[in-house]
Parts: sequence; C-alpha cells; structure tokens
Amino acid sequence: MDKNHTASVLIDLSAAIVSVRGDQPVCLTVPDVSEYQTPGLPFGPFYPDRHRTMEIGLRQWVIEQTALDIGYVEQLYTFGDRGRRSEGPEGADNQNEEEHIVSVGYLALSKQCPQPDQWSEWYKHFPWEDWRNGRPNILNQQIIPYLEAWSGSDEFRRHRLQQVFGFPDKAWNDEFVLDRYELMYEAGLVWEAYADGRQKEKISAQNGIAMQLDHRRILATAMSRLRAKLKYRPVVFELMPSAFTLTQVQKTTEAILGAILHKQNFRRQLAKNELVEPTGQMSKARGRPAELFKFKHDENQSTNLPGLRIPLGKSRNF
Amino acid sequence: MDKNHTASVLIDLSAAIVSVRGDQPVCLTVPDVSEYQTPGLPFGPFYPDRHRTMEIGLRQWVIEQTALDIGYVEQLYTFGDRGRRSEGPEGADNQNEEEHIVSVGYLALSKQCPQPDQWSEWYKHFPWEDWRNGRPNILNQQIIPYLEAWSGSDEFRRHRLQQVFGFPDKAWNDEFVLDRYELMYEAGLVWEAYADGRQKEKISAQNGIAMQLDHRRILATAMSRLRAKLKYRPVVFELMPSAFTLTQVQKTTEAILGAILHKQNFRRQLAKNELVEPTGQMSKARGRPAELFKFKHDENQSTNLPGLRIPLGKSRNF
DNA sequence: GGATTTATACTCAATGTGAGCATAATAAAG
DNA sequence: CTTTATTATGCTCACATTGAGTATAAATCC
Repeated sequence: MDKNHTASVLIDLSAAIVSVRGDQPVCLTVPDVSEYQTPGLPFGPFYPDRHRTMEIGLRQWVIEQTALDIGYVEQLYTFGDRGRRSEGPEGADNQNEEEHIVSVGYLALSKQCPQPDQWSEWYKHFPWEDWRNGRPNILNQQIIPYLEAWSGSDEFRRHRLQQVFGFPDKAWNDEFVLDRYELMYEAGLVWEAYADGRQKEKISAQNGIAMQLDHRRILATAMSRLRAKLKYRPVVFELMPSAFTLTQVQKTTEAILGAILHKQNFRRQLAKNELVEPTGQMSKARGRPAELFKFKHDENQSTNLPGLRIPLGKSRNF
Repeated sequence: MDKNHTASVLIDLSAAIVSVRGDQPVCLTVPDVSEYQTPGLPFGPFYPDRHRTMEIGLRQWVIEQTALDIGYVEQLYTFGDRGRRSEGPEGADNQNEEEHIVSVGYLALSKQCPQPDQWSEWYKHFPWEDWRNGRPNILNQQIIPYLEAWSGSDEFRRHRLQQVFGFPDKAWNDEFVLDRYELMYEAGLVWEAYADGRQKEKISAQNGIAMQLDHRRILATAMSRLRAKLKYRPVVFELMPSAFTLTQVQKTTEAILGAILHKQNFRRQLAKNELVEPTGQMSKARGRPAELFKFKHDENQSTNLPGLRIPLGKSRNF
C-alpha cells in the first residue's frame, strides 16, 4: 500500500535524565560521534512488539544501558520534524530510503549520577539561565545586543523579545527556557541553527555548548517543565537522598531554578505543606548542625501531592 | 532489516477539538461505526513526507475535513499502547501483519461549533465532572460506593481514592479529570475497560457515554489540561467571539471548570491582569446592559501572557 | 575565647483572596 | 407608571499569604 508506506515511521525515545551534582544540575549525555564534537542525549528505538507502552520501553533501555535507578519519568513532547538534520549543509543525506523518525522526548530524574564524565552540566549548555550569581554577563554582552539588532523595528519580534527575555522592561521568567532557546535558534544565535542550515555562516560567539540534532531543544523543554513543576508538585525529592537537611533541599531547588531563594520563607512553605518529617538525626558539617529530614510521602506516588510553593521574591529584575 | 521492521509504526493524530455551545463545553466527534455505537474523536494519519511538523499535518486534515477555524492547538500526549484494542474480547484481530499505531493526542480550541449533531457535550461523557449544580448525584449514588468496595482494605487504593476523588475527607480537585477516569478504568467502572478485556462482564451502570478506543482518555487529558491552563494562561479567549461581556467570559470559564465562580472576584482578576479592553458598545439582553469587551492581545500569541487567576473559593467540599 | 558559619524562631508590613453588601440600569409584569 | 425581576457594577472587610527582614542559637575554625 502506497499510503502505508509513506506514513510509516521509526520511533526514537530520547531522554533528558537529570540529576544534581553538588550545586549543579546535570544531564546524562552520550559521547560525541560527529566531526563537530557535540554531545547528545541518550536515545533508543521503541519496539512496539516488545514493550506495551513507550514508558516501559524507555525504562528498559535506560536500565540496560545506564544501570541507573530512575524513579520519576514524564513524557515531554513528541517531535515529528527532526528531519531538519537532512536540510543541513553538512553533506549528503545518509538515510536509506528517506526513513522518517519521530522522536518522543522524556524527562527522567535520578538521585545519583555516577561516572562524572558522562553527565553534562545544564548551564554549560544554557549559561544565560543561571541567575544565582546575578544576571549572567553573557546576556548583556552578547545575546541581548544581537537579538535587539535582529528584531530591529519588527514589532512582533520586539514583543517576543520582551516576553521571553524580559527585555527591556519586564521581569525574567525562569520557566521560559524553551521559548528563549527557540528565539535564539530563530535568530541564528545558536550553533544548531547553522547545523540545520537556517543560517549560512557559523556563529562566532559560543552561546553555550551545542548538542546533536534537536537534543538541546529537548533539554530546554525538560528544564522548562521541571522548573514549572517544582512550583506545584514536590518533585525535588526525586533528586534527594533518603535523608537530607532543609538547606540541601533549598540548594537543589535553587540549582534547578537558577535562582536564589529566601531561606526562611522556603522553610515556611516546606513546613506548611507537611512534605517532610524529621528523622531525629542531625547532620554534621561546618556551623550549627542541621536536623535531617525525610520525604513524608516516599512510599506513595509523588504525583498529585500538594506541592511546594516557592518563594520567588519580588525584585527579580536586575 | 529485521530491526527496522519491528520498530516501524504508523502515526495517528487524534484531536480533541473543543468549543463551548451555550453553557456546555463540547467536543467534535465522528459518527459511530462499531456495533457498540460509540462516538470517537476525529483522527487522521501523519504523513511525514507531506508535512514538516505534526502540528502542520494536524491543521491540514482538520481544515480539509471539518472546515473549522482552529486557532489554539496544543500537543497533549503520545500513546504507544493503543494496542489495547486487540486484547479485547470483541473478536479476532483484524489488522494485517500486526501493524502498530502510535497516537499523538492534540487539544484544539474553536470559537464556533456549526453542525450541532457532530459536537458532543463533555459532561455526557463525564457526568461526574460537572459541579455547577452542586455535587453530581452519580458520585454518591454509583461511583463512590463502587470504588469504595473495589478498594476494600487496600491501603494504596484508598489513598488514591482520597487523592483523586477527594473521598472521604479531601476537597474535589477539578484538574484531576484524567486521574479519575483512569482510576475508574482500573476499577472496571467504565465501558472501555470491558471493551479492552480488563473485565469480563459488561458493567450495568452507565457511567457516562463511552468512546472508541482510548478516545475518552484523550478527552479526559484534554479536559485536565484545559482546566489547568485556564488558571495561568488566558486561553478562554480562544473560545470567545471578538466582542463579549464579562459574564460571557465567566460562563465559559465555569463551563470548562465545571464549577461556579464568584462574580465580583472574577472580574477583579480580569481587571487586574488587563486582559480585556472595552469596545464602547453595550450588550442588549434582559437586565442591565453589560459593556462589551474585547481581548487585548488578539493580535499576539496568547502563549506566555500573564494569565487569569481564577477565584475558586474555599468551600469546594460538598 | 572570639570569629565565623549555619540553623532556626519570630515579626511586620504589603498584598492578595474569599465573601459579602449595596447600588445602578435595564426589561417585563401588573 | 409603578413594581418586580434580572443583570451589572462599585465597594468593604476580615483573613491568609507572602516578601523581607531582625534576632538568637549552636556548632566549628583559628
């Protein structure tokens, strides 16, 4: 059947497997293979014969290939336009018979991250997203000037610039990671735009480390989703060990949000929502020892729990 | 290649195309074909050769087949386990060569809904989700007693019952449409569970009108997503005509949420967020005439706008 | 022992929210 | 033409939440 032939595709499951190492959110990557030395997200094919659902299929190859214990898994988005890669200037189309691929992106959270060299820090790929030490320099020094030139007098472009980058007079919104990346892609400000043939010349500035195919876009989607979810579901605890101090929870939250939070108010929220309970033990470190807590609903699904409202503060406009 | 053969699938794009008729949210359905007379959602294949992205493909066949103007489109979820249908007791497997289908669900919003017979009211499929006239009788008379018996002394089941149905002593959460449907499915309380072979006997009670395959699940996903989105993005206006009264906005919101809102507080939110602006004209109906408004950001994307916080009230526990 | 570091308790003003009363402007009823 | 029903809109007020800070406690480092 001709119809069936043109409609048949392969399914790739790509995963942004996220963990936190120290005070840096990290993401599992696979070694670079192309001439451009860009890392990529782990992915594997979905075999509908073997696995009843895609999530089962995903968990299967993650266990097989990484031996990781991923608890929380969430589907992000399905991209049907990965064909981009064949439009790029990098050479001939290598796929036989123009086999199409649909990629389903997943977000997974892992408490541990062994083998440090395989985990890549979020903010090396997105340096403009980490505001913990104030407004990142790269914004004023590179990104914003370029984007302003790009938008020119185009009313729509200027409006988007204001919406997603908060330039010139709106607040920065930490959830717009994907929107910002896509705007930069459109403006030819990231390497992937060059690889996909959207712009002819390789950009001079290094706006974060690029990734293979649309993997940086998937990571951006994961970051957006995780930052948003953190605010209404207690997913942080999927990244915490079984016992932790309240400061550790806060540091992990801050790492993901890329922003500093008010300590006392953060703890007030944790207390009000009754998400943690004391273990009785104390941590030993520098300074006054902190009480060790554990997540109250560890046995249950963390889905549909009250969630932790994050005290974001008012003056987020630097 | 054997590997490629088992991994190759067909992509179906299924759409929950939602509109509001009077005070009822409705959803475009296609006539029933099976012996069970169950309606289904419109769907069509995705041809990766023809359409660059899946959203383009979706818009294409919606335009071709329904001549509808859908503005807002959002991807919901990708289901790889539609194969359920072949497990059912309804007879032999009809698909030649066991061709697998992955279905990508979409939510679309339409301002108009012509041809009334093709649009099906949400709450005929989900009668327990409409709380505008108080707690629906079907809950206490059928669903809850059955679910309580089903959970028995199983701690996990009782916990889920409390979480998603608020029984016995938690508040009803209007966003848990999908969770409630899935719980009822698992408990064998909806017709689809019978069709899929999860339970042997056809259920006696009619817990809402069933749909084909997993379409009611997709509709539940759409309802959950829309109810949630309404609270932080101004998507209601995708369902409103170009000029409207504030009461019309409220009635539409209430229809989707399945709950009654406090009038004055609802308007306070609209005013504060500056989402509407007066047209100068007045509506003529019974009672005092209301001012006609229009959406302030009609030309722009309604994505990433401040959004309208909905005054939900406190005593939502009947 | 004093400086440093971290934890935790408590306060307070500003804002947001739920709930309600009061009043205005129209059409329909008598 | 007055009353009544109906819808729209203005306003208040108590209460909860939040942002931002001060004060104090308990440990380590030197």
